[in-house]
Amino acid sequence: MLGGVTFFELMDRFGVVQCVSEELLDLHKHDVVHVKGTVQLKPEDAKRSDKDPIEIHVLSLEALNKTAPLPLSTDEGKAHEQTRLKYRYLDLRRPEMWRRLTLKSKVYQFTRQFFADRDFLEVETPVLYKSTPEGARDYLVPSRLYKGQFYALPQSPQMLKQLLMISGVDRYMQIVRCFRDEDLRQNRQPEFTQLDLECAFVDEAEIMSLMGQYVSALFEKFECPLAGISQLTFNEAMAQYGSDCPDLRYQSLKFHSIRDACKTVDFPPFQNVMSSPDGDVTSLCLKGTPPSRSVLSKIEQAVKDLGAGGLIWVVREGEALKSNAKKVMTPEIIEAMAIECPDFNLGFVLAGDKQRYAWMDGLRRCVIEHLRCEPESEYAACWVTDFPLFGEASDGGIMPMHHPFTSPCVSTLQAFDEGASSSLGLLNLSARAYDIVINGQEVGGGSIRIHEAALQRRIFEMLGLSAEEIEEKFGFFLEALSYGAPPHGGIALGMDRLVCVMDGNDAIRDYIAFPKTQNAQCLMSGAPSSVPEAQMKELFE
RNA sequence: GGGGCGGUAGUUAAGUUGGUUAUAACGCCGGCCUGUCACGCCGGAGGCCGCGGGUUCGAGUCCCGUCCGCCCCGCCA
Repeated sequence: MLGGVTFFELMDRFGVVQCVSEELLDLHKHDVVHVKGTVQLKPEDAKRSDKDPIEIHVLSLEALNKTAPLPLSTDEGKAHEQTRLKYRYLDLRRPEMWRRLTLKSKVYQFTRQFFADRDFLEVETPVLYKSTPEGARDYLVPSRLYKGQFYALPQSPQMLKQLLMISGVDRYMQIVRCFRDEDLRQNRQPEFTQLDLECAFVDEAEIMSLMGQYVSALFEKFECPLAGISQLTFNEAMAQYGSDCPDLRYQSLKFHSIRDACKTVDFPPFQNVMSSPDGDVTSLCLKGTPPSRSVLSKIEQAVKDLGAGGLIWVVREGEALKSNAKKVMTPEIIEAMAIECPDFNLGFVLAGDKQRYAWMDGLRRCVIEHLRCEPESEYAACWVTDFPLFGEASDGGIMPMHHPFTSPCVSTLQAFDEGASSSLGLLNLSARAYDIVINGQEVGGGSIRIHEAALQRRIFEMLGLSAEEIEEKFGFFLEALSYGAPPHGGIALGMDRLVCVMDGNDAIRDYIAFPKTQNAQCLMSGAPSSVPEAQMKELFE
């Protein structure tokens, strides 16, 4: 207000325009109004810039609804996460949130069109379904008609899409909600959306090629520079980055083994590690200004917190060499370290058994963070292939790395059949599975599936399921496979993650209109909540 | 289940080695202002310092417990 003149801004999803009224108006930010007026140029002497040359001269104004004082600021970065989530509908009033929701909506439109153009059929699958062995904990829904029995919300429509292959829907896709009752992270919500697809008569290369085209076209459409999608095996990823979802924006920041150079050094930790079948001594080197002692200690501490015994660091400036293990760092070792990075200034050495992968991954993240490494590209995508079929479960048994419908690699299965069928041998089987990783985020994963009932039954048996369990859980599925199931395979992409990564963000919460907190609650509605006793009785008595 | 950070007015934050009446900005209420656009000026109201216990003459500040949020490990594709 300014004497007899009132200025206010009229805002909607698409922009802001200034209004001028000759009357004194009692308006507050976020009041809802109906304005009639004429669009006119701002007076020349009142123009601030040429950016907003027009304004609306108000002829009449009707207040459709007043607002109470807002419980949060809609300015960027000026609200606690807790407040934002409690008043999510107001948080979503911010242009930045509109932009994110819009981006996701456009990505979905693009995706549906892309696959429709390639003859994919979008088929809906049930949300109330049967517990399937995807590895995570299920969300259960009690059945009213069958007391004590439950539906499970799908962790993915895995078996259903395979059944569609048997139905002759040879190209299936769906943008589908999935549910997993596990602890949350920045990139994990209990319900999330997948682009789920499956094709008959395909191999790994065809799925990877199709999805490569999709991701490339998508990134191009939304002006995200993606140079291409590289490919590395699970073993390579682990050896070089200590992770099966490496962030290849820092591609040159990779580990290599310096095992051979360490053989001659009399240093028990190295010798111990190398005598173990899974052990190795690896080094990570980089160029740049060597860090201060305090930054080095921070890195040392962070790796120590992960459980690593000793992180060796080497600072090299010209001929001068500083290290916390100078005696161990023989010229041979320094030379071996320099193989990947000839004039490195800073190098790290980690020795360990299998657990070293977590330390390597942690060290690498820590180096990127504390030394403020510049990414070599804005986006970096890769396929990770040749996963093991099985991993070790916490109870000492065997569990599928992907899911139990994943086809084993034929050559490894043959080798297994020819060798001793020990449980150790099972871990040597490799899977016809592939993950797509973008900027260190596992955005999707898939596999060529088993389409023969006998092999599928055998895999269940390898996993330690009894004949009864197999019949009870998968009988219908094994029977279906026996009625002319075509060879098939597919993939699922986490769309919340994909959109989030494309947008250069880490928190998928920001791309979900009404997300849950880390404790899986909805602060706005209070879900989950108790229900009236009568409702409970109907379900359980 | 474990580790780290945070919770102070409607909102966002400051609060010193424990010490009078807990600050500021924005918002809110009242008044003034005819070209503002982070409008300006004057005045005012507004607090279970997350909650519970403890130490102390005295606690927003120290200790113990607990709840909530975020990040991480475990867990999970």
